[in-house]
Amino acid sequence: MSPLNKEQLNQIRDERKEQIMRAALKVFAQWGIVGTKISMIAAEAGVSQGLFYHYFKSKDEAFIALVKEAMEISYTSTKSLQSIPISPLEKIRFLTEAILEEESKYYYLLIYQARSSEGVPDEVKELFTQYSMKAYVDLLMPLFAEGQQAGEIVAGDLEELISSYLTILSGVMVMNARESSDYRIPEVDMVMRLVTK
Amino acid sequence: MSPLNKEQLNQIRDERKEQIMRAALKVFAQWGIVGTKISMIAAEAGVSQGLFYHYFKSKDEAFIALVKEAMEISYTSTKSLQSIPISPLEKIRFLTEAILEEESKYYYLLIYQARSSEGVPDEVKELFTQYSMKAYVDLLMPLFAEGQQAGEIVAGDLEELISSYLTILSGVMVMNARESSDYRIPEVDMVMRLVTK
Amino acid sequence: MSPLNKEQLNQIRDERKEQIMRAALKVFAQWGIVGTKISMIAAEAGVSQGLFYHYFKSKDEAFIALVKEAMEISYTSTKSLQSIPISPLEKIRFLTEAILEEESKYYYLLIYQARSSEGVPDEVKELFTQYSMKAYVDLLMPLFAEGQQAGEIVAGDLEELISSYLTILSGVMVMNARESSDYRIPEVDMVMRLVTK
Amino acid sequence: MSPLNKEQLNQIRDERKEQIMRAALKVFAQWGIVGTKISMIAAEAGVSQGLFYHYFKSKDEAFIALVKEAMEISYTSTKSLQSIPISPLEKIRFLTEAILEEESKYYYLLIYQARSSEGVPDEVKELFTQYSMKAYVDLLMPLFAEGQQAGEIVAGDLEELISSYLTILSGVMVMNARESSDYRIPEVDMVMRLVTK
DNA sequence: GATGAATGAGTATTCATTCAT
DNA sequence: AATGAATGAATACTCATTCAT
Repeated sequence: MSPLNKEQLNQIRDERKEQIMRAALKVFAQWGIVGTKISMIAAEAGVSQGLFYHYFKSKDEAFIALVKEAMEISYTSTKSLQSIPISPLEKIRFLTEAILEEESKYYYLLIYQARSSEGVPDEVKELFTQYSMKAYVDLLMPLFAEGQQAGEIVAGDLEELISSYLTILSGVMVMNARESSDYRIPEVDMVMRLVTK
Repeated sequence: MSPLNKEQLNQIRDERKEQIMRAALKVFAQWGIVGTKISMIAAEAGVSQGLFYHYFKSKDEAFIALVKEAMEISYTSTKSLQSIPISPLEKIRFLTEAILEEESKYYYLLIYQARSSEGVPDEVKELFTQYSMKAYVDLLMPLFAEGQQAGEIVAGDLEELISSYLTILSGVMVMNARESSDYRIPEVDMVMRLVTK
Repeated sequence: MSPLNKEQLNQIRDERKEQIMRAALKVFAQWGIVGTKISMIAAEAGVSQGLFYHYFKSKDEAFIALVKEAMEISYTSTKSLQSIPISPLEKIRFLTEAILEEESKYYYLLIYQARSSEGVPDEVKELFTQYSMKAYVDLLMPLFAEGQQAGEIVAGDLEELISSYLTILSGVMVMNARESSDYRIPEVDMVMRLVTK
Repeated sequence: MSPLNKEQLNQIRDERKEQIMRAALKVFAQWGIVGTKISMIAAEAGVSQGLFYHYFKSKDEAFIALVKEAMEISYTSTKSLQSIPISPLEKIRFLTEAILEEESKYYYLLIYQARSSEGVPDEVKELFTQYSMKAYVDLLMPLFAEGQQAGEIVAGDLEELISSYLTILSGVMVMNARESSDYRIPEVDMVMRLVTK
């Protein structure tokens, strides 16, 4: 009797959830978890407040899901970088470009919000153990080491270099992420001077 | 008539207001205006919530006062840099060091919060007209131009260079400002590579 | 989409708003705007405090809406009196009865509260320009003049007579409006002696 | 050693207390007990908030003292009326004039506030047992009865007549008591028509 | 699945009262 | 006696979450 079969229902479910998550990402990224009201997410997604609770148990749950997604994507894409057959320096430039890309700004801002706000659910804090700065440094260490050996990357302590480099890039993305930001995303060439001779 | 004379009262008032402002700066910087509860400021300052309202009309008023202070200080100190009798490059290094200094982190975070949060009083938004990125760029322009002519600063569009440089420094301070931050403040030498040949 | 259609929702909204307004009228009239706590209105209406804010932006807004209503009703009903085909004196008696009627007491008390309390929103004060004592006097002037010519109304300055008469009636209603009032509503015959020969 | 002797101190005490009571009367009368803030009384009296508490234990105490004073004065003056050697009707006219006198308005308003507001201390409510409407009616009963017998006062139930008359006069004073009132105090002659043939 | 009315716990702010000086 | 800083309880208002439809 039902006019929609199970598959179709599932598809609606998935689409709606996705739609709400995109809205939530945007709002969380800009306002932080404390500053975000469910009404904002609902308005951004164009649905009712009630529907939000059909798909998420709570504000926290949605936030956690988004942070998890953001971390996984950024970690995986950094990781997958390794296998591309280009020189270390080119890989680093590639990564830099990827990070500075306009689309990723909400993700970086969200991760920043998650990492630094204190009104954040414990479950999110646990994610940081897994996706810590150190994890990223470890991921990039071979790349930078190789570049150093090739004489393309500046000499010096690599952990310090890499974590500073990541901090700077994250900082730029955060500064730039709000609408009508006065701040400016630097050119890739400029950023590359940080790590090259 | 009064059991305490005017001077004594003024001193108490000034000290207390200062004490509350320091607490408010710390809390606002870390939690943003929406995330900050008056109870947090009161607890941080070690006074009652009521006393907060003895000295500030509202949360917004305190926020505005702090942002104004922060902007004035950062602008004035940048300006005063000019008159020190050292080379342009040394001035820029000096400025870089000053910005990256641990103590100023709350101010930078606060300015960032003010500039980018959207739940911010209109009066704060007006401050941005006065202390815009462009104002800072204009302030630093002669310095960088001189450095460029001396062959110490990289060639290229100066507005772009300066605003990128400021964005990066601001970003670093913001990333670093939270307690227990995973992020790392880069060495001054590293940052200087951004602008030097 | 909606599980309740627009009409049903509108009906619920209207009923609920009406229910809250009736409660608010009663409480405001007795306690004044400063003495009225939202919790009193909510309790009187049998709803939660939150729901009050679903229907009214603030205590002031509800107060304003009620005063507006009260003034419009009293003005319109006074005006509509004119067209009834009875003698001037009978009209005045009719009006007197209408004012002294038990049901209207909350409205009179509310208008008094609004007119005389000082902690009243500006918007309410503006209403007084429109519904001033003079406006009522002007409305009743022809009636009393006719009665005077017919020799049924005492001689003398009509503006003075009418405004005194209205003041007295308002005063009586105000004195009587509280629960368990010791004061007594005079008989219509007694009041009529004020204006008749 | 003290520059002021005991008597002088007592005098200062009394004057200050009086000064604060006059201010309190004015403010309580206009704003009611809930609407009155200690800061208002202090400002009106031109003293500090702290000093208020030197002379009164609490807001309630001051309110009670004022209401007691107002009731005693109005009761006593009504009573003392009896002994003046004039005709009953003249006495009533005299009383009417006394009540409608501008100076007494704050007292009437205060009594009204006390009688009708519900946020009033229990001690005040007890005063009403003593100074009830009935007490006043009893006080005036002989006067009106005599006038009735002399054919100067309208016939009919005296309790009803007197309490209505008092209600009307109180009402007028209350309506008129606020600053910038639109209401009008009727002429004595007009009011007298209420009770005379 | 979808809506928006309804709730109540939490937060900003006010104000009676106390207290050190 | 006099002041005004300081406190904390009370109150207006907001917002995450639930629920009837």
